[in-house]
Amino acid sequence: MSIDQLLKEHAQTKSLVKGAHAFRQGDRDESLYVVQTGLLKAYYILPDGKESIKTFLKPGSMIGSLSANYNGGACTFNLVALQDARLSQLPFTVLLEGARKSHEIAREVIEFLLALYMKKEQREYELLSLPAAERYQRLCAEDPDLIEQVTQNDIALYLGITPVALSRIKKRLQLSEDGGHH
Amino acid sequence: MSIDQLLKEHAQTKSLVKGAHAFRQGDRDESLYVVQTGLLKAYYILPDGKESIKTFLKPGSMIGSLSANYNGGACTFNLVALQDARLSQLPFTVLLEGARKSHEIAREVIEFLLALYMKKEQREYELLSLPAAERYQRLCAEDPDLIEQVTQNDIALYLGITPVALSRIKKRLQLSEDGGHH
DNA sequence: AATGCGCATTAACCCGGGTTAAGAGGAGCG
DNA sequence: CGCTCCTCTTAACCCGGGTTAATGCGCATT
Repeated sequence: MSIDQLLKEHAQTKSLVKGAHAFRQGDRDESLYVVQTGLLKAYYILPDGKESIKTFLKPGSMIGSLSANYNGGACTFNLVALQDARLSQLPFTVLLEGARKSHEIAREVIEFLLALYMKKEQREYELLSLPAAERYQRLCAEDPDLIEQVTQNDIALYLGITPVALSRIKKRLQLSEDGGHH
Repeated sequence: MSIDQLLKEHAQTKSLVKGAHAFRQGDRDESLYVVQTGLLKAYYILPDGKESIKTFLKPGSMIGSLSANYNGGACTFNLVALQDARLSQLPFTVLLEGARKSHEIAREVIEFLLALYMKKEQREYELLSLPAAERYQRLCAEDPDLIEQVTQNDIALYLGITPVALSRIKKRLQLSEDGGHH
């Protein structure tokens, strides 16, 4: 028994048109989503009304508000489609029950959480130690498609800066490229 | 079978005097540590030689370099005692084997990873959205003892700023306190 | 008492990013 | 065609934090 099988047997399909939300901050959506097609972003609305982007999601990504489950709270972020998207939706209860019954699923869940944690740790490291310009360059290097598909506004919010600042950074980078080679 | 029992049966005790390291960046230490007594910090040395503090550890905390295990890599950070400390050391292999055999342990591991992930997510949120002054105030509110026991230098490195900046922030805060009440 | 060391404070200067606002280029639509 | 909306760019100004360096202070050592 694996997570894939669980999905095949118990997941519902959820289709979203561009701009539609899967769930919003404050909702009590207790499901795991797996992206089949499309592109989405998970984002916070901060107390001061500003937006901060947690992550982008491409086909194959899984997401769900863990805190909505772990301690019975509400979703802490929003999930919206940047392009038409199709998701598989699986109640967390089904997943956790699966983990109780199957070692394989438990192992997969542990694996998944480990990977998730390490990605977050990597991001924390970058936020603490790298200037915005370098964070941008790394993002470009590691996921060039994303830069194409997402507005500069959203890239900036993901990097933790404003679109204006990102525009300046891009200019500086291309200047030092042009002037740099001798 | 629980993690506590595993520890009782298989863990070794490791004692550290103030300033001694449990492991260092680059080591291949594949153990889980549980703090019994003392105070420790986990920190990175950045490429430019600067230090960045990942977390402080008080009795009851667990830690270990997940990436040293998850993908057979080396430790990505250092663990050092800020005060004399006593740790329980358990090989990860024992823990993972335990999780394979016991649902209870698997559940505890999942629980632990979930909690770990949510703490990181919280920190990411704060790094992205809060100014340094507010991050400091939150830290003071949520863990006042820590502020007492740790040098201002380390507090600053944990907050992602320099000790100089933290000193300025403290001054500003106490000014706005004194001037603030009317 | 004198020396040295680590830690905290303060000041002066610089720079990156935030803020606001203006303008430029496309894309869609009447 | 002109209009609007959206995205990106650029400029001007401000401010927080980094950097460096000087100073002060407690504490340990001798």
